[in-house]
Amino acid sequence: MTGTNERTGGSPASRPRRPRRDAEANRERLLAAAVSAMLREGRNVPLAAIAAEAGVGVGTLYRKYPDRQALMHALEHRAYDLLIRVLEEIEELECPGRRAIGEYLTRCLEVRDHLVLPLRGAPPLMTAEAVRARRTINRMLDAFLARGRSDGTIRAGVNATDVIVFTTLITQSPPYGPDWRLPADRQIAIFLGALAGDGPADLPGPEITPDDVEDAFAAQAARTACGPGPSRSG
Amino acid sequence: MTGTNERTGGSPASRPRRPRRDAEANRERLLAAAVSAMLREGRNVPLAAIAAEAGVGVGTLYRKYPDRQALMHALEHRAYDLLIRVLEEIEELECPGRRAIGEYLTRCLEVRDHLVLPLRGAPPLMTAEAVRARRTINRMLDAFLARGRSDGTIRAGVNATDVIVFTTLITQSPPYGPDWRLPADRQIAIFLGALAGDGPADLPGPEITPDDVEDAFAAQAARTACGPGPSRSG
DNA sequence: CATTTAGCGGAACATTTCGTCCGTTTAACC
DNA sequence: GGTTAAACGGACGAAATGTTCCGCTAAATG
Repeated sequence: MTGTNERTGGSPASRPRRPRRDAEANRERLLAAAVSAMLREGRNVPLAAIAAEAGVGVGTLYRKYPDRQALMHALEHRAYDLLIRVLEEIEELECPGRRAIGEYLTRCLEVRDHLVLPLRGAPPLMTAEAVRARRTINRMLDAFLARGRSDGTIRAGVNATDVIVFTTLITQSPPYGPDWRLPADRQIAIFLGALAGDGPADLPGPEITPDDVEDAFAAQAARTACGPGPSRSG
Repeated sequence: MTGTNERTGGSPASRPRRPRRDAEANRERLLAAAVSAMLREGRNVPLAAIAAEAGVGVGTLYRKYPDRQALMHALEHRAYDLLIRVLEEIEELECPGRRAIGEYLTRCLEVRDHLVLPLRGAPPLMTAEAVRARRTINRMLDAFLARGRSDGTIRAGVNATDVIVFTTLITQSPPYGPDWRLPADRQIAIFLGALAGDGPADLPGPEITPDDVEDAFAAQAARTACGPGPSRSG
């Protein structure tokens, strides 16, 4: 997140007043309300409903997020921040590679509500900041995988992109409700089993690099950008 | 049969006319148009756009499918039919268990466009017919798994529900565009590796039965049914 | 406490989508 | 071919949603 600059520079002409304290709080409230309302009613819940749930007027919502897409983008940035924070916490655990990956998958599942909506509800964000965040995530996962190969807990051939794809699978998959947790946990166990196992080690195709992924994202963004219509959730 | 011509049943009062040939064709056209339009523009593409793409008037659409939900339900039924047909084809192959599962996953991915939208875009259909279809799918997959355990290509502990969940993961996951195919194929390979491998065989929790799944579905349906608002895509 | 103004709320307006209704078309039947 | 009614198309009013605008509130400042 761009940590709103403290007391912007300091233009001498009209001394800038410090931003109101409730303004920033409202921004948080709106994001939280957006998540909760969208999870409950679906992605296309009216923006007015989100504003109401946040306890603010529509005007306030529109001032902070000019349209629905801006709101989603804010959520996406937030999601990246969250993922990176999770990865940093796991790094401090200094645990074996496979265990680290397992932790990551489990924790992603736990914060699933904050990932479902923003990530891949629409073409991903292509700002420099977003791209950088995705690369960071990829790099940190790669470090875990490398460690796992060293300590013998992870076989060769699986890379960070594979893990990320799997993460999106279990977090983005339809909400079976609270009962969804167990099925997902079993999928994670199966995946981890494959990481350790000595089953057929040759995965199809060349390994998929972060660059490949970004290319695909860009293509997707370009495609829907040109598209004629509303083009929201895919 | 007992003499007299076919001609549906035969209510003596008002002889029923045979349905017009273009009527049924239009129904197909509408479903195809719905899939293509929704894949292109998103789930909430206006119904008018679907009608236009099908080359019919809105009136025709609304007569056949009174509202959006009816249309989605028709697609869901179609999806089940498709899956069962795929399973029957694989059955005729009489191949080893693991190969059968692999075929299933691959073919599901190939017909993904016909599965993404109807399955789990909203709470699943709870009609007797839909429930029966889901059980059939589960049973047929279970047969493959049993065969796999017999012929030694699939380890114990993974059941049909696990496979179905994984199928929804790879088919429901966000559309990376045409490039999505390779990542998904790698996930399939990883999954199949886990099926064969002798990694940690103990998956968390008790196995999930079809009944468990139906219970969860029913709960989800009940939850969203009571919900106040629009409640479309989750 | 008075002043200032960023920020707020929500009515009002614009736009999109829904779903119906009815005159017209066209396939089935004789 | 002529008759019949099922099926069609698309204009239309209703409803929902998006977006703007401006008078008012209250937080910051001195």
